Amino acid sequence: MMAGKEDLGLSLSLSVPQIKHSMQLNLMPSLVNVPSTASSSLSGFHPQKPSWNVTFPSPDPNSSSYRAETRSTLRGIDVNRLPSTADCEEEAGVSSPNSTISSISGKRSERDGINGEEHEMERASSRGISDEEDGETSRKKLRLSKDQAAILEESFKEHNTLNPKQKMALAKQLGLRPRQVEVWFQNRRARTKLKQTEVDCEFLKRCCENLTEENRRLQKEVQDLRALKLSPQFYMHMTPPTTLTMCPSCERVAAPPTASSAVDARPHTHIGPSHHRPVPMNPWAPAAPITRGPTPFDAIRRRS
DNA sequence: TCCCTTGGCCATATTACTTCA
DNA sequence: TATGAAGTAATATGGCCAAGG
Repeated sequence: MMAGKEDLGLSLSLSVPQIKHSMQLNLMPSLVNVPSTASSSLSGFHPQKPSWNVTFPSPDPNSSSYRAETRSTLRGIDVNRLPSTADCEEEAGVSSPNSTISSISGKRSERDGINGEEHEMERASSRGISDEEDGETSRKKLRLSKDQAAILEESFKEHNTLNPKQKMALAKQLGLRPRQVEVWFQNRRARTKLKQTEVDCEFLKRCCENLTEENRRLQKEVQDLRALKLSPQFYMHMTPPTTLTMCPSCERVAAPPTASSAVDARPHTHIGPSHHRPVPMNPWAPAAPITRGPTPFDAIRRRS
């Protein structure tokens, strides 16, 4: 196997300011900055400027990845041959057939202009094998060497996207085609995002569990308080509720002049048809959201 | 200035292949 | 030895953006 999850040694993090979670994860701003695209993950990566905080270590000589690579080399199949003549063209800054294919792949009309033969030749050349070696239409997968992977990882740590110059330089350094470097970075970003999504998912699952538990607890508390409220002795200690009125149009609470409550008692007038007659509010009514004056909860707090 | 085309890059999904348990 | 799972290089597709006509 190339590299297991352990081998990757992912150091993913969730980072949300103000949130300390028992998972010891730094939740990313994902919970705040939810991307608009449906396909985007919870992680809130910006489509163009993602925040990468995942680090992949260089391959460990003891890892399966390294072993696999070594085996592949020992078999005499060096998939990482130096670029051919055509590749040199590319390194000189000429867009490679491969790159061209890639670039226009999204442009249907242009794609249609490429004949299959050419395309297949290009594919064969991209594999670094001759036509004789190229059996049928199968595509041989190349394994990057340990050194190549390490260098790519290092480069990825510095910048998770490449500009054309960087791509060229890296390709030259690694003896790969720029297209391969480009693909590697694309896949690397995808892997990182996938891992980040998994971490986010796990975090949110825990958040959900915590909130469910909290909700259960609060509901129990409400039940207890309701039971208290119904007990007659409880009312003996209560002061009568203040009569409040609320403007339905702006939902501001207006207290009577005698009220000593903290609600806004400034003159409250509206001009125009949108202003309606203030509606008296019963602070004891369960549906009244804006009430102030002594509530059973205040009494409980005072006593405790 | 607006519109259209083109080219490049990217994300994402999928395929094809490799390796290991 | 066969096989399924996992990892990953490569491909396909479509969106976004900038440059240029």
